[in-house]
Amino acid sequence: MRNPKGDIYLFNTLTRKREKFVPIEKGKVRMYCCGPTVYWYAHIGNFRTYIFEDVLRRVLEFNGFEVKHVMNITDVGHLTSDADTGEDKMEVGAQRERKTVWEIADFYAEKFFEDSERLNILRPTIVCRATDHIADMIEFIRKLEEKGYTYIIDDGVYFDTLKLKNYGKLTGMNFERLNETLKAGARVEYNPNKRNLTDFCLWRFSPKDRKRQMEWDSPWGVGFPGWHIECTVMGMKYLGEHFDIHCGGIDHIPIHHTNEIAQAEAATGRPPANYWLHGAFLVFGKSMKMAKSAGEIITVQTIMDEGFDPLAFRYLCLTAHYRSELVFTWESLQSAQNALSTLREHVRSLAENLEGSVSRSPKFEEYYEKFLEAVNDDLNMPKALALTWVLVREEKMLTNREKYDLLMEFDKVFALDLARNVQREEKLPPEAEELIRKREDARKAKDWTAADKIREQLRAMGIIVEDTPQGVRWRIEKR
RNA sequence: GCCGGGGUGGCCGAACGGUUCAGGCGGCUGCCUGCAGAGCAGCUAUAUGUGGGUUCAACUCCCACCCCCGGCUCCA
Repeated sequence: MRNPKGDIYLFNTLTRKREKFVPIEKGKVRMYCCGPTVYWYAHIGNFRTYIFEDVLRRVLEFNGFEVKHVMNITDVGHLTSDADTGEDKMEVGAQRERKTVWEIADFYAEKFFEDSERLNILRPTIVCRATDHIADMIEFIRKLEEKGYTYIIDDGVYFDTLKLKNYGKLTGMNFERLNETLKAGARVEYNPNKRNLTDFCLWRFSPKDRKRQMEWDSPWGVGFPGWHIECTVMGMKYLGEHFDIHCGGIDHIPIHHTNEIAQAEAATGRPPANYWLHGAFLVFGKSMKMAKSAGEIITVQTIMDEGFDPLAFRYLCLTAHYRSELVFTWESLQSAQNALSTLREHVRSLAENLEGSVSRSPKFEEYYEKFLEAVNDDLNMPKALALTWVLVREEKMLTNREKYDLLMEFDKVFALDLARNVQREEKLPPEAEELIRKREDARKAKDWTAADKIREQLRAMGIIVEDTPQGVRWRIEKR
């Protein structure tokens, strides 16, 4: 819209502080977000993080930045444990579905973007696959090897974390502390030949007793890359050695991002990104425990099957700050759905009465500024939503036109399709149209019993009819 | 065990020392309506895990305790 004077503040995990965002290159933001491992459907917990990242991107763009957004697709299977006995998620997925790992990767990557689209998550500028960058990874590992950061043991090439100063700074712990922590909490087997518990695999050799579907030749032997290397390599390839923002889920702090930083620092002498942002988890309320223990995951499709608009989930995510855990229950999703529907009705109503000038009154500017202030304050979406409701319900100093325009501006960040009801393409089934006609006849004849009966009938079909001074109006109600 | 984050009204959640707890949902009343819905006007709820402390002032800072959640090389 215009270049605002407000600064953007973001909480940086690296410094544990809220910091003013200063891009490396004026007017541009280069950001990397860790993407999904495509061996199964992404669940709504995963998507909470992708929604957070999408909001971040939209806020940056709202502020006039040109954002280059890179996301990886992890299509190389990594072991579920660090020992040779560990299974490979991709290969397990392939066996389960009797497909090749490549087919599995394609299938779930496609599903991932389908669901993303349903949630109005913008597609990253660049989507890159691990398997397309094996050569780059090998080259990078060689670089680390030349610099003396690696060693080889029976099952792979490892990164020696002791060689690096400040290993683990993202976690707020020092090297010794991290190693002790790992030792105390180790739930997973690890290779006893590792020099330090924090050391991680850069290149893993294929098991000798069986053939993997995904394996590649390398200077060290046939095998496959470690998990952390792909993000470091692809990030550098598409965004340069030094970029602005790196984000992911909070679970990535202690291991994945810590190791990404280690690799990059070993290669270039500094962390790859200036700002590290992490989204908190979606957790499940008491009523959800059962489903979780039964090993079921809730996907975007699941919530659609339950009759919800996928964007109701996006709304729900916006009601909490991204660094707070959010409790998911079906009740809270319903609450979000109701709020979203009401908001859209307000917008529709405004659109039908767009009187008023398009001029930007001081009040208009005030709301715009307040909105900007909220979203630029470490993405305070709950505050931005609260402002939206105040605008919609209480503000009398603005014309409908101005309100509508403001809401459309806000929706560039919310991405809740607030104008969905304005020009609706939806068509009623012919039988429903017939029923509505019949009901109108009954109402004209003041046969209220018949009219109410038909209304109930339509309701059962998911169609809500409302009588207004302008005549009958209908809408399709999800759930 | 260690690390991290929390405990706010019926529910979800803001609040980062200071006008009445933002806002949403739910519920209630009135207007409107044949009724309902939507909308509008208004209301709701002794809130801040417990016990201390600092301060003119604490949800917000400090101490102790209780409880919960997440992580600890699969993980958003």
